[in-house]
Amino acid sequence: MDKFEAMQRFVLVAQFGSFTKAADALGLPKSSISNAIQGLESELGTRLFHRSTRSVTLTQDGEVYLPQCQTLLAELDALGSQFQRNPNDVRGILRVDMPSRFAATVVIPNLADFIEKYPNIRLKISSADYRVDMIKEGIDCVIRVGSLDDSSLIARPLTQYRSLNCVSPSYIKKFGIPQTIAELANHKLIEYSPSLGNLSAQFEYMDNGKVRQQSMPSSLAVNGTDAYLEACLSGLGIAQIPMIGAESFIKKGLLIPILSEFEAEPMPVSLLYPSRRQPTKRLTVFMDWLQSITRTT
Amino acid sequence: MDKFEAMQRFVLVAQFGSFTKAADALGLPKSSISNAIQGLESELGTRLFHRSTRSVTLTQDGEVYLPQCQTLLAELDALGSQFQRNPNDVRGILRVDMPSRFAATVVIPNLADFIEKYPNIRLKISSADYRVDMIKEGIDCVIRVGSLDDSSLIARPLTQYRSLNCVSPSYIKKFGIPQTIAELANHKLIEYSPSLGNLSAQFEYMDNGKVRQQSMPSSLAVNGTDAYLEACLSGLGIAQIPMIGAESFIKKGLLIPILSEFEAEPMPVSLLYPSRRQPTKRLTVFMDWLQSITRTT
DNA sequence: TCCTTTGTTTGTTTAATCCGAACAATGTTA
DNA sequence: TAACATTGTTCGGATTAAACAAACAAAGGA
Repeated sequence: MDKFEAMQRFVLVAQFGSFTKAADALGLPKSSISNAIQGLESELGTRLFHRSTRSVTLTQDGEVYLPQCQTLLAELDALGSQFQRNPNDVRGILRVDMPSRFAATVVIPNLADFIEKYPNIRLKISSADYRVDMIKEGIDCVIRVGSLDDSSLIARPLTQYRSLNCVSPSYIKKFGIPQTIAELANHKLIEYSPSLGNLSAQFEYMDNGKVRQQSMPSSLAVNGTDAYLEACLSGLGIAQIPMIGAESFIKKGLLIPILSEFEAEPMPVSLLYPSRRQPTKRLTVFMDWLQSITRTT
Repeated sequence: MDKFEAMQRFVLVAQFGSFTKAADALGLPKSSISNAIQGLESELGTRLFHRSTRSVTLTQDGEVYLPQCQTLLAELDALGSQFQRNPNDVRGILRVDMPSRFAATVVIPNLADFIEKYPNIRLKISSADYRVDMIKEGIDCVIRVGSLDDSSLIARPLTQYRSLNCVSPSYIKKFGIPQTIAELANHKLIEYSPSLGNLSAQFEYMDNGKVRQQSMPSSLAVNGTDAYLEACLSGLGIAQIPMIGAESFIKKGLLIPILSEFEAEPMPVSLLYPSRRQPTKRLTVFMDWLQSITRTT
């Protein structure tokens, strides 16, 4: 039994939770899958799946074995691809997760270059946007905006997002335009916090390179970028919106930048990938390309 | 072609520097080896060996690929052996390097237990004693006496060697027995230094838990344990010899311990193994067993 | 220059995998 | 409760790939 293929099949079965679906995905008869798993199990001397005809779940050992298999397979993949020096040789599926707006404004417009240079890479861009389990989902790298906390990943800084303080025309009609930080006490902030636990609303701004925060009134807190933007458009308060998301609205006059001398600290945009000994060749060329296009814009 | 097997063959050919020898070692025809290597090469898209009928050497790429293969295979091995819960299931070859004296006095006398409990482990003890390249030689773990410096390895403290200050009867006849540190100025030290670079001879001793060194005359420096012992037996000076090596001679009256209140700092005995994500099951049980026997003695 | 050794090639044998279909087991539904 | 549909396993025939042995070619040593 080919161990490598057996492991691959095991991972697939675990992901699908079904022998039949894994067999279909590989275009093999169910028996091949069944034999492969049995081969693995007898070799390991333990059972990997609880199989009851209606559901296939991992045993305790299987649960341990799955991620190990995945990292080993990924490493093998990386080893096999490292000598592909001709761009045409670089092939395989590359799964990347990034904020949808980043994809639409930065990546997609420049993508023609990349797929021309590496025609045999099949790129799959998803925008689950939130913490996805990279190993479990088989994601090769993710792009994240804001500060980082997941330490099991290697981070590369890509670029920064300037944030603008924005309000809608309807807001100005009601409350006017604040000109100083002091005046913010008479205004409303739309609060953005990924985790809704924070207590007081803070207006963040840079003062000679230092980050400062000013407490101010707020009647709304949201935890999604879309809701944040929409709330600002509806005149519910001041929002500190990344330029990349705001500029089209500013052009149309739907948002008005204010307090331009008190911009918030730029948000870092980072590229994260699992800390393996070696990343795949296709991953390294993609990350290098990403850095090249973010450097120039 | 089974990738793992191909890699294994590649490693073997690289180690032997010969297709024929690798084939013999595996009991396979040369053609199988040849095909496996060719398969690997075509898959990687690069050449792994410079083959001229008289000699087989790694190409630059092969040089890169070899250690990667070795670690990957070791990891695969570890994955495959992790569920072997019954001692009888733990099998495979285990290569250990340790000082010959340690093997003879500590390990071998207790080994019966171990091979009875794990009858399917084939233990290979070598005493190359000096820095061997563990990965290259395929050594699973090594035992070393003294301070450590190789940082790529994980170290486990095992035990400590008490050192005794010894001289031979013939030495006593000539020089007498020193009773204080001060008197050492009128005596001779046999200098032991693994690297013969040190300048002045130092008598090392513990003073209320602190390590102190006393310069003293010396007319001989050696860098091997056997030579060190032999020099002391011949009455050439004072030697600070690990108890384990000295006690048989002391019993026979060939060595006399002196200055027993000024023993040198005990030398740590450590167990070193490569830092892989997971050690093999057989390695973990062996290391655990080693710790258990050194704790009790 | 001849000879021995070594890696590659070739054709044949052998073993393993693949495949489709029949089978058994289990959760669902009528 | 019983018939049904779906899923994992088993089995025999077809196919493919690896193992093997021998012949071949190339390169260093005598």
